[in-house]
Amino acid sequence: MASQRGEGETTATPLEPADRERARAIPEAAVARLAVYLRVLSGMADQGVTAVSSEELSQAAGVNAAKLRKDLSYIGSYGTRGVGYDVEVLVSHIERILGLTRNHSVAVVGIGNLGHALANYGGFPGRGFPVTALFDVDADLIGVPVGGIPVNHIDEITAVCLEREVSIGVIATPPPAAQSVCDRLVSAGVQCILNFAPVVLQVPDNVEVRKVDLAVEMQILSFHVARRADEAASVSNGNNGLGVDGMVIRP
Amino acid sequence: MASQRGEGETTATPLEPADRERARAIPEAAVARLAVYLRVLSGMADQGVTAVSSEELSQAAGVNAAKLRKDLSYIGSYGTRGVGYDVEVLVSHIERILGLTRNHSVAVVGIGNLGHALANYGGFPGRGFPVTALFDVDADLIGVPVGGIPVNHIDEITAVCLEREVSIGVIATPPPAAQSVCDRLVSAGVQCILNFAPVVLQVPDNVEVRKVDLAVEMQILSFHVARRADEAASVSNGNNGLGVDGMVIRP
DNA sequence: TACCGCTTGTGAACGCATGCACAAAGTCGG
DNA sequence: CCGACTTTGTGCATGCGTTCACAAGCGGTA
Repeated sequence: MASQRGEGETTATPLEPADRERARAIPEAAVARLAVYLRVLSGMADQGVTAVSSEELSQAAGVNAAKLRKDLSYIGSYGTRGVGYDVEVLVSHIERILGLTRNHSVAVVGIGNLGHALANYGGFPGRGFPVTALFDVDADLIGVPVGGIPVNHIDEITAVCLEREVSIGVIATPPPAAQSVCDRLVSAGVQCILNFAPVVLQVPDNVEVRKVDLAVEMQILSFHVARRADEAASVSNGNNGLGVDGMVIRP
Repeated sequence: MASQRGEGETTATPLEPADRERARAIPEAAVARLAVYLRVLSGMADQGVTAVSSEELSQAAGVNAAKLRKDLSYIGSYGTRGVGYDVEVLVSHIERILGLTRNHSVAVVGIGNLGHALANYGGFPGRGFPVTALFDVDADLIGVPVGGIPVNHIDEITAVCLEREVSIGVIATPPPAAQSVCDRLVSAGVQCILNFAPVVLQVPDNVEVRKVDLAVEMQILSFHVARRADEAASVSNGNNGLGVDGMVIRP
């Protein structure tokens, strides 16, 4: 964690003061997109592409070119006017800003269907996120290796997380257990949590939580289905434009 | 809860014209929160709570009260001043706006670790989203039931999706297959896609895509770890404000 | 019925993110 | 060495979403 930032070993590449200032100012939405750019750029690098323009990159990333340039400007000016960006340079700068020069060890709690899937990803997509600890309450699972790592009992969270310097905790438990697991992770010094349980977690201010909520995603899609169906209906309806109360619908 | 969801038939409960207008105007961010409110409210209903104030509900949902009221105002005025909201009433109105009065059948493509986990959720969290079709390319999987549903070959997507009236497609394939699978889903008439593959999908305008990107989530967390570490560094740099072991320093 | 206290609903101010448009800065050909 | 062309980086305007603050409305009480 933030604790032993001795210069010794797994030292994160320190940011220059100027970059530090910048990192503080990057909008959350831009950070998410930077991660996407990084993936696209990595793919390009693998295919031997060495240079790219904002236009090309933005298309591949599914955003518009102006936004992409602005996002990149948050991390500094590493392009060449009239030419574009050097893929390798961009990759390394984005990695640095995202803190990917350091390994973040991950603990997965709750080895059910989803937990299994996560553990088997084996070092999360994109690498740099080795899964180093698994936890569950089920006695039948304790000691069984999943994705190469033996499952520990949930009571050992604190000790194991501290020992293995876990920096990211992933909660894949049933909803009722989520808050309690979260509390234990926090008291083990974990400051970043990825929550798959459909529960609103209460955490101290210094802990960052991101949630992945399948039910919510599905319901958002459902909303769009419904909206579309209604639009279609009102069109095919001939849209006489008034309901029971005679309210007019469209300008 | 919306126990009798189908109301007898597959017919979606039609929105009143006034609601239709409203639905069009609800900000995307608010839709996502409405889904959260719905879950919290359902939990309350199960515990016998019948009324709730914006203050209580907002705390349970992890937002501030003003935002909650504004979100609810997008769907109409169903509260009672001086009292609060009737839980049941709110639940049914949110369900209606989100289109949950209709069942949305779901197809999962790619029955790997994640696909297995999704299929086994068996009718997605929160119900109303029955998984009715599974697809993969692996010959060993075809015909094998997962979560009660036999896996079909991916070439049958079009036929099966049309037949089972799939309205939501979930892509859980390896990245290289995602775009092709997406195209097939679209040509089978699926208009909503939930994408777990770390790929930017290209779709026509009339198709809605939501993506769940684990790598991006992890990298956003990584960014925050890094930012924090740097802040801590710059602080302990200027003034020695650091205890023994990584206790966080907060203003 | 009239008053009081509480909670909703919303107009208005604010702040952040997106999109535009262009000057700055570089390459390339002659 | 110069001029034409290309692409970046960014100031500014626009629009959306969040927050604030308060009037309107309702139940309870005398």
